[in-house]
Amino acid sequence: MDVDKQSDSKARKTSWKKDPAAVQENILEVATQEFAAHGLTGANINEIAEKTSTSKRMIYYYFGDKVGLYCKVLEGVYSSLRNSEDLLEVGGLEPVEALRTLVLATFDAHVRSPQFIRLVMIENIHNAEYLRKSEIVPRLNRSIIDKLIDVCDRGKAAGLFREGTDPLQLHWLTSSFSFYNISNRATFTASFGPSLFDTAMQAQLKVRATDMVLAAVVIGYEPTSWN
Amino acid sequence: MDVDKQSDSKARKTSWKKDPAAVQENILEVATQEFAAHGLTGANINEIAEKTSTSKRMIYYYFGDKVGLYCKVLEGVYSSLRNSEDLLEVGGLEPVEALRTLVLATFDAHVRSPQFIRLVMIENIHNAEYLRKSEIVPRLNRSIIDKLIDVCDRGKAAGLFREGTDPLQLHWLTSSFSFYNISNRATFTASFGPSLFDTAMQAQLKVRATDMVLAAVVIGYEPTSWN
DNA sequence: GCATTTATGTACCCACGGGTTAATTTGTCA
DNA sequence: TGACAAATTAACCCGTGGGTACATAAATGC
Repeated sequence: MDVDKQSDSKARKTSWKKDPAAVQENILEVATQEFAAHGLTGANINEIAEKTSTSKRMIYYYFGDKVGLYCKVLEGVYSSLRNSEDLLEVGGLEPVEALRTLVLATFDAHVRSPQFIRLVMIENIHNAEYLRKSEIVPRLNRSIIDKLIDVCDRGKAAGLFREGTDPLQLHWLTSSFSFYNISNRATFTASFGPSLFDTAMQAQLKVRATDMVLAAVVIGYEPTSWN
Repeated sequence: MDVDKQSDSKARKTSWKKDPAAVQENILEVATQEFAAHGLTGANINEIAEKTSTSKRMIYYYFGDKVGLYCKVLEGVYSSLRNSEDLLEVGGLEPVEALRTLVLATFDAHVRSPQFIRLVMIENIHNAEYLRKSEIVPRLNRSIIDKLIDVCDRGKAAGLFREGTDPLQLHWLTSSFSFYNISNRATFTASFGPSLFDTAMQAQLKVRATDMVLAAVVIGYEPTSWN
């Protein structure tokens, strides 16, 4: 009468492979999507679990709790953005073109990283309380700043850049329109229509914003894209 | 044996005034604080209720549900920002000074409206799905754009501004650094330190960013604040 | 001054979702 | 080869918090 215990109605999955790294990677990928889409409180652990190829229990096994998972997600997106910035090399360009390249690249990098943008927005809603706890993030953003410092030094040494030019201020400026362009697209469109966000207009905005930065920094620069 | 029903242990508050307008206003104020602080999902109706001078029941009585309350909060902050923008008058200034005044005022307005900023961030996280449903918001943001249109027209007519100058693009630019300056302060500080956000540096950033806009728009303008 | 509507307070419901318990399988190394 | 650790599964717990039911007091109007 009694059936084989291996195959009765209550049988659990009876065969599986150990692959901790892949499981963690899979969880992180799904979690990145979900946290970026819904925020820390908005994201749902059960839903995350369902979208992984593993179970909820494993999330807690590897990441402790929701916040632990969220922090790892945060570090993950910051790291991958760093990696993409590291690929950019402007040391061989003369200062004006080097700066132009950096600004254009920053604009493009933001366009390509909507998830990063959303997670940074979310983190700002939380007053960066989780980012501040991270040990790895503070040293991640060095690369872009170091490049700006180098370019500014060279520009000033060549008598091309104004003496007041400050690399961190330049980064603040460049980031602001690059970030805002993505982060506030929804509300901007709701208020003023979608005209600024079609392909042609985006190309023009990028060139004009870059030209504007150069006009501020470079002595005697003519921002021709505004004509 | 039976005690006076008015004063027994289960007596409810037995005397109160009807004041629907004040009650709604009070709820909206508290809700604005809470939604701005914690987001749509993060805010807690019970907590909102406790911080009002009324009860949770009244929130549902007047606003239906959590989303209904959130939408009214959203419309509220947009309206009050419009009102502050309407007060600004630059028609009497010559084009260059008028534009400078508008940009400086936009920067300052954002500094003074952190709650508005936070709610806009939150709304962008939700892809502006609630802002889009609003009937009143779309026509709210006209005032600042109308002023920019007028200034640009006058500047071009006087031969002072470049012909490509576009009011909406200018608003995008001006908003971007004004908004980012507040919205991303937490993560920017976590990444690069607090140096850009002390009083003196903020004053310099404001003047320099404004100067940069003018250098892009005004023919032959010298951005002296960058020296 | 009675009937009706509007406004308010109190107590409660219950689903959702973060987190846990316990058992079971897979791999490892003496 | 068998004990032990690491990885995984399924089932459950229970507080939190959005939302409701019900009673009742204040205004309104005839």
